[in-house]
Amino acid sequence: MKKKSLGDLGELQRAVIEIIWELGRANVHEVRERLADTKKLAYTTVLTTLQKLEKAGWLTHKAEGKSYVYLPTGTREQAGARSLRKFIKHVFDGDAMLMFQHLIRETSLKDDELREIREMIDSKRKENRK
Amino acid sequence: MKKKSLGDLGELQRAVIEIIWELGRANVHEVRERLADTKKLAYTTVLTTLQKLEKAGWLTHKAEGKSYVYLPTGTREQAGARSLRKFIKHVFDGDAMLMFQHLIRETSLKDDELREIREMIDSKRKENRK
DNA sequence: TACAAAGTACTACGTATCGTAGTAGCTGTC
DNA sequence: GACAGCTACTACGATACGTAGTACTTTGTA
Repeated sequence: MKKKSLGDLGELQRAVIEIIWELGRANVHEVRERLADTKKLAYTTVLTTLQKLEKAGWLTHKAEGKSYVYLPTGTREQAGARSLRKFIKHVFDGDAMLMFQHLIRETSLKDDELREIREMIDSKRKENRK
Repeated sequence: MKKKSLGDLGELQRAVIEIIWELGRANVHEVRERLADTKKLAYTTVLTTLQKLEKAGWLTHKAEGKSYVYLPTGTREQAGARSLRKFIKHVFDGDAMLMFQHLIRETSLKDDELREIREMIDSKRKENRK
């Protein structure tokens, strides 16, 4: 079962996985409370969502006390990276350079940010060389 | 009606819009022929797909001769940029710098590519300054 | 020990969208 | 006036999402 990328998740599912990543671990109630700011959902709605995310491979659960605690199967970083790869593949035809061009041209980055990116590049180059 | 981003389109719809971008303009037959390499589809299937894309804002048509010619409403570039913005927003929480980090760290770019990016950055900085 | 509370599993339903395509209707040509 | 080529409209199965109810299980407590 191929894993979807982050952007493919629905609104609620994305919100929920984000909460899990943020908290590191959470049970249904905790997730539900976090969501409560924006929407009041039935306990079972949140549960079902967690279960769907688990089925889709984003989460696991383990028993703890009398209920389940849900844990992410990967880090937010990893998910981001996976999404990024898929995104580049589909939108930029696999060409990362093309993406850089776009990024640099079209995002309005400040000078110090640009400098920072330059530094990232330099250290990457150094690393490549050794 | 908010426009979807490229990555949200289904397989066929994406293939079709790509063809339209590539050709600049095309009627049903031309699209159908292009697709024929991979899948043989009914004429009406292709037509319907075009119509759906039009309804979603990706295409327009105009009468030409006795049939319609479909034209993209925007460039592939624009669509890419829009997708990119949305992607950054959702996956990297709007933080383009974060995205750069990922990109640089996780895509295996060769030294000359890195150098090229550096140059893009430099010229962007220069441009910013004036 | 038997019940109540809490929690989970299973099922369902409305809505939306995809891919796929058939059929009906219009228009121009021989 | 019949036929060929096109488009418009409609449909249908599959899938996924959000949402939630109901049924079943477990466990603490009276």
